[in-house]
Amino acid sequence: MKPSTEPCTARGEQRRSQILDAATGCFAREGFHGTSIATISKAAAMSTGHIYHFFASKEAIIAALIERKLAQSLELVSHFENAEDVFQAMLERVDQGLQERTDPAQAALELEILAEAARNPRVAALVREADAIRRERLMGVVRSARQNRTSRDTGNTSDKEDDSAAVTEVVIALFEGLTARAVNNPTLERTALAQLLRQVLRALL
Amino acid sequence: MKPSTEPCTARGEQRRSQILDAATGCFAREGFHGTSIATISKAAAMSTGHIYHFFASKEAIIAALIERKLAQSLELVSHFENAEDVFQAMLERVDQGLQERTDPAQAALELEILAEAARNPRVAALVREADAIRRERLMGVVRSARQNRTSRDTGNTSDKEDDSAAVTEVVIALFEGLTARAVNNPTLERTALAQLLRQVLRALL
DNA sequence: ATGATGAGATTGAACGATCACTCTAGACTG
DNA sequence: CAGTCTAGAGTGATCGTTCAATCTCATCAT
Repeated sequence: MKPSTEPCTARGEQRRSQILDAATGCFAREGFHGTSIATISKAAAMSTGHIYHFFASKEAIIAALIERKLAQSLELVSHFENAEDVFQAMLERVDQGLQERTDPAQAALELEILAEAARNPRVAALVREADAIRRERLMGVVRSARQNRTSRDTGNTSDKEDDSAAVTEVVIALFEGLTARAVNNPTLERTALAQLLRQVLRALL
Repeated sequence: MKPSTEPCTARGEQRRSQILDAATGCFAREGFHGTSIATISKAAAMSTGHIYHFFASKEAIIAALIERKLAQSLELVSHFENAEDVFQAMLERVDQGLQERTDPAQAALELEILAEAARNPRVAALVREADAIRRERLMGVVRSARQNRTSRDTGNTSDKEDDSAAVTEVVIALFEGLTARAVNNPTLERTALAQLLRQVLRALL
């Protein structure tokens, strides 16, 4: 049932967050299909039946969790959009991005979401809609970074065809690939990698 | 018909392949945990019980399938190792690599394996061992490509510290990231992307 | 040639466990 | 006391796995 009254919403929203927080850990540890409602309810310190007062189904929990995570991922883009020197801001975020993407729990959840999106049309629609927005805005960031860079060097900002879309794709692919690397290579040398990532950004932008 | 000298091994190996082939499609479509033995048995055109004569458990099927896929992925490295002009060979494989990595079924299975590796220690051990080998050999390829490139331009092959390990990581991350991009962005512009990927390789090597 | 034989190939019903989900009844609050 | 929150046993379905029964067919004695 949908809680529609006002006081219900406040407490309800807190309970929803409580469930999503618990589910995040469970899903990262055991996957969407490996995690039972009983496991989530135990982690959230409530009964199985109670969970169904806030989410219609297990898939609704997964969808809400994914939506929350996707919304958070847009904050990074906002940070770049609001930065004074966009290019410099991107260079400075490399370390943090590398750290986050190679965190085992975050990497596991990210891969779980992608794997689910690859086979579940509803999840696919979610992540693709969010990606389209993020991609569009990130392309704007890339374009502005490049304009700043080229105008600083040559004073010429407009030339030939614009491959900013492809550059954006490559940058995203590079960082999303780090998630895969974290799983495949736990001995990853982060310092040297971060340095090289910045070098690639300088070459691309 | 097959000679009866070793009917057990020959026929058994064929049946194993038959099961693995069927399972590959099922797993890509519904995931490891979303696929039942009944589904696999139907796809492989045999009974559920019969499958257990060739694999001890469902996890054994998953492990065998992953091992087979990992072994196949080493063929690409061999191709580079045997190439006359390593750098040129890498450039020429960009298109095929992009095509393979953005194939929906292959991408789904790849992500499924990574997600499973992120939470299942046995699968993690499999993929990490394979990755260590592939990484080591690919680093040799990268090093030889770079030596050829620098010696061709300047005649100087040895200088400063070697970041070939980091370059190898970045190259792998870039292509593994394409798998994620294929899921996130079905409208991916492959032509422009391939061109830019080659440009990145030229900058890195 | 042929029927008997038996070992491996193959089946699918059966089983216990576990799952997502429901429902009824008790606890709490204002 | 009225209405909401909460609990946890119950339900039917499905899962991985097992196993006893059946089928297939190369081999060999006749």
